[in-house]
Amino acid sequence: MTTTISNLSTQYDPKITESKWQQFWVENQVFQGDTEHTGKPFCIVIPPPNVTGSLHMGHAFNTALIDTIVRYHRLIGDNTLCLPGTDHASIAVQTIIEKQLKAEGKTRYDLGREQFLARAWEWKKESGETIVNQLKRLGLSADWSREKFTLDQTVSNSVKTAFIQLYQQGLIYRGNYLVNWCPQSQSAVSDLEVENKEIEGKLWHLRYPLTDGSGYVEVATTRPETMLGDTAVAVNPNDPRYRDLIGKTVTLPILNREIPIIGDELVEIEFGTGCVKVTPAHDPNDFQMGKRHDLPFINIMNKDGSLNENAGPFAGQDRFQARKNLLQRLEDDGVLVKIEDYRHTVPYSDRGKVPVEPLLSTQWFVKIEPLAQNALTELDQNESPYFVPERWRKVYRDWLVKLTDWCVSRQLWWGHQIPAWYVVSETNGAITDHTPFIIAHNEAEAIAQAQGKHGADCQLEQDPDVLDTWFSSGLWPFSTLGWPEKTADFETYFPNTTMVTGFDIIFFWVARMTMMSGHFTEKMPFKDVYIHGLVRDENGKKMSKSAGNGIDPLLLCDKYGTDALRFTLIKEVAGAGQDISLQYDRQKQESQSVEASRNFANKLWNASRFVLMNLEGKTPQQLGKPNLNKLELADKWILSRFNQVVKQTRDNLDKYEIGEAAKGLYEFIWGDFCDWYIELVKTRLYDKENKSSRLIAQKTLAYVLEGILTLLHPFMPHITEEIWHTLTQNSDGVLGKQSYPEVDELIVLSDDNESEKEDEIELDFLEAMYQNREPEKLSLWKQIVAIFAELPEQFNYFFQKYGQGFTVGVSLIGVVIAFKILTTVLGALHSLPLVSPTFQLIGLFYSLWFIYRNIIWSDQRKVLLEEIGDFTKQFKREKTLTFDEVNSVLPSLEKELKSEIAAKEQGIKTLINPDLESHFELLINIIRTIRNLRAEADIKPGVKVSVILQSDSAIEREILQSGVKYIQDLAKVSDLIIVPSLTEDPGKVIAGVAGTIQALIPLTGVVDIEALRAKLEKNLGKIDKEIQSVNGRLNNPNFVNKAAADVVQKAKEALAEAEKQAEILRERLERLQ
RNA sequence: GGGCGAUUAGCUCAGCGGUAGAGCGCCUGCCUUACAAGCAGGACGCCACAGGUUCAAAUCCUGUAUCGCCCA
Repeated sequence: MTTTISNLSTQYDPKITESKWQQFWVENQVFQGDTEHTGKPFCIVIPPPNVTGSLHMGHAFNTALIDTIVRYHRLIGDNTLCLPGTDHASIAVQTIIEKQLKAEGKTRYDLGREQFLARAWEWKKESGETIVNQLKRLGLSADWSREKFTLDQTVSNSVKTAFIQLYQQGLIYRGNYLVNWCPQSQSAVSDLEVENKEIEGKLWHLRYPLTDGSGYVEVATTRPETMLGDTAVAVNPNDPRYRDLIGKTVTLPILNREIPIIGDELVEIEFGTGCVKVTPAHDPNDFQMGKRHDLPFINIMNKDGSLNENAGPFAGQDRFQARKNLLQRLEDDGVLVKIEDYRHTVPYSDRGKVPVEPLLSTQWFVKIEPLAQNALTELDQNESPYFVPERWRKVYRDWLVKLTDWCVSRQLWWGHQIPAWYVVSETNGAITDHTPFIIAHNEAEAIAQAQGKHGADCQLEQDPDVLDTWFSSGLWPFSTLGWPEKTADFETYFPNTTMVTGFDIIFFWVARMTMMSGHFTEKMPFKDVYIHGLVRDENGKKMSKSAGNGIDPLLLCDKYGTDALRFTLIKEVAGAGQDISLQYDRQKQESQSVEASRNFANKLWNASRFVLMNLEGKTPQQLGKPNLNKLELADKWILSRFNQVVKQTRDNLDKYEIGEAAKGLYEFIWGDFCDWYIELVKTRLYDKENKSSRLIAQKTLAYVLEGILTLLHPFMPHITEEIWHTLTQNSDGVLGKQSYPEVDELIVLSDDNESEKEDEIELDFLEAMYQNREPEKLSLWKQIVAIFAELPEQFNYFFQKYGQGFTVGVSLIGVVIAFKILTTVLGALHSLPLVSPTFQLIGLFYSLWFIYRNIIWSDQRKVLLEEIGDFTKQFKREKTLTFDEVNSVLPSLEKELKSEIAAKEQGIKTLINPDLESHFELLINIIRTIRNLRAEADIKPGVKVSVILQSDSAIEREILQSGVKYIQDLAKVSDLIIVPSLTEDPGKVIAGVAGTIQALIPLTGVVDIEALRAKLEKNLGKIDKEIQSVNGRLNNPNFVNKAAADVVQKAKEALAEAEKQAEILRERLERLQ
């Protein structure tokens, strides 16, 4: 899979590259999870897209974020699993299949359940593959061997188990309640599938006569047809206008039913007349009142939305038609007294796009209160899950508090059929509200149970309904890992590390998962929830199917590359949780912002080409790491910058600041690396004489480029993978499984021949440490603990506490005491051979290093305090740290130790050097100033000039001196003179200032001064003329008074602008004197 | 009605006490042997408004306005 330099074209072509690596990753299963991996477990289960869909921009955004996080964690050595899957989407699929049937003139009942499902499965097979392929097309580094579908055998088993357990624990019940009924799909829908739309409606005032003939009450309603189901009239008992009516009765017009007037505080005194009709079977508030006051529940509607026999003369009419007819009748009868315009919200079905009806029916419900309480406790006491950004925590909490019981049955066929079997033989062969039922894993079990209770020849029929799709979604973080079985996957990867999802589904999905997980596993399903916003279109509008303003992510992938699209989406996500907008030209199907990322990819491509061309065919490995003692100023600078970026990128990603990380890399790669370092290093590469300088430049280039590729890989996986293979000529591994750059790793890795021998002793020591640890699985941690177990109690206490979140005070005291003891003990151990009691030595060595590094020096103590702060914070979330987890951290601790030793030998502590960076910044500013002057004087790019730099400061002059070559190369300077003061008259010059440094370019012989002056004067003349002209207009009272205000304003602005330009030109002319 | 968020360059957005930033767009000059999908240079801002805190406010506080989202 490697390419040679000659194969690299001057323009990066993402098409071939991306499909090549996507195929390679999938075919070689490089991103498979491994429960035996020793790293810290890191698991993300992706939010399963619907099998109906094709990928939309929201998926692309979500996937880009997930994959960036996942790839980062894999690169830092975590035991990483990204588990993909799809959702069966009951209603959506059912609707599609029924539409197909309708076209054939059939209904689902003509086909029968079995054939209907067969058809649905067939359809899923095709469509599901589409979306999965599209996820692969985005470069998602998931473990495809673990892919799940919500109707898979294993997931179905989880669903069934969950249902049965909840039922047995009394948390699922079958009951007759109001549900949201969608007459279009003829199924109950959950609150979440209902969208409240504000509409311009009417408020109809109706007059109900008091039965005793003493007058009447006037009620106001937005839904007059429901009056046919009225069983009371209600007033607020605190309302003096109506208080006395409570207890009387009214006669319902048309049906002539006598109904009571009740008092209930739910009635809003301000609404309408303050007197409301009560229809318990058709309104949620009225339902509550009906329960409280023990009113009859009269259902007037059929499941298709037409009125039933209870509607008297309107029976059989559609709900909307019935409303019209009823209103006519009421008007004729003089019942209708007033019609007001009234703005109110009407619930619409998300799927059916028609108003939903609150309908009384028998459904299965999950009792929410105990589940929500569990999740609330976790949130309040353990801050679990932890929300990023934090403000969503409150939204999530509010939602948990007010959740009501959850209707989980759907009158559909596609989905998890409810595992309830009715003993229909007890109720004449039909399922009624009172038919006894058995909850069981399967039919055989149900029959066995039923026969015990109802006799051998009882007949069973399974509940035809399926479960709400969100029921299986609620189990997703653990059903995908094999729960309820205690599988290795479940043991290793549960709880998941992070859930990445949009804020729009915090409520119904995140809350369902935490409730279900808390109940079944006694753990929150994930440590963190990373909430992202929506992708808006070029006009800032929400993308939606109905608005037709979606932008096809795959189209942008084809046009600009997947990496470019991913990078664009991620770069935009600076304030996490905020919506992002995507620029897009619909006519041309072009996006400027994605184009910018494509250009960035191309920049990286060409910078890499440049590096490859100048390494003489050697790989970074063959070249070796740069020798730190031989670095030149520019090398030190880029390495300082590089290490800063490594630190920054890691910090950002650890805190989910993904957009910031992307922007930081963009600036470093394009700015520091391409615009400055590569330019600075060119003359050294072309100079065949100074081999040593050339070699160190090559090594530095190679090292930084490889580092850049790795740093950027989580964001732009394809192009970095491609270049990395060419650079390293590696044909086995993949970049995604290398290790992420670490700050100052170069101090250890550097090719430093001089100090190699001196390092030998320590290296032997470390070798022994590694060898002893690995094969015998002796954990260094245990060894340390073993040693400290023999030490005085304070110290022991410190380490015992370690795993539970210790306090800074305790740790400091503990370590200081240990330091005293250890320094004494060390004297005695001095002459012991290194190998035999290795484990004791390691422990001592480690603690000594820890003390040396963190406690002795006051500045280090400060850092330590901060680190401990972070550490405890982390522990707080993780609660306990097992030995295995500690073990997983050890390799990096050891690496750090190794680097400390090496650094000590070389006297180099860190490559990050802010002083050097600020000095370098000065050189960059001087180069910019000179370039600026050149442009001003119109000096052709190829022409070299003399430059005089003047500074009062000796330090500055020294810095300038150190960078003479850089200034000459990048500002095209022939002679550079650095002086403390200007003693001689330099003649005609053009001058500029950078900070406290003056830069002068003598113009004699370089440019035709007269020509330059003529040019400037000509420009000045033009400007002066314009000033005169505008001034003339502005001084004309007719113009000022009669012209439109904005025209006058524009003229004034133009004048100010022209005057400023004139001033600048005069200054320049003066400098030429 | 309640809650949350936004308001900074023409556009999309960073910055969140100490001299206003980036990308795109715009203007000028360059095919300089990595890259014209590029290089160099340039112009453009009462940081929504009004008060307050502070030596110092785009940044903190209090209001107001406009837009967006969620929940009633």
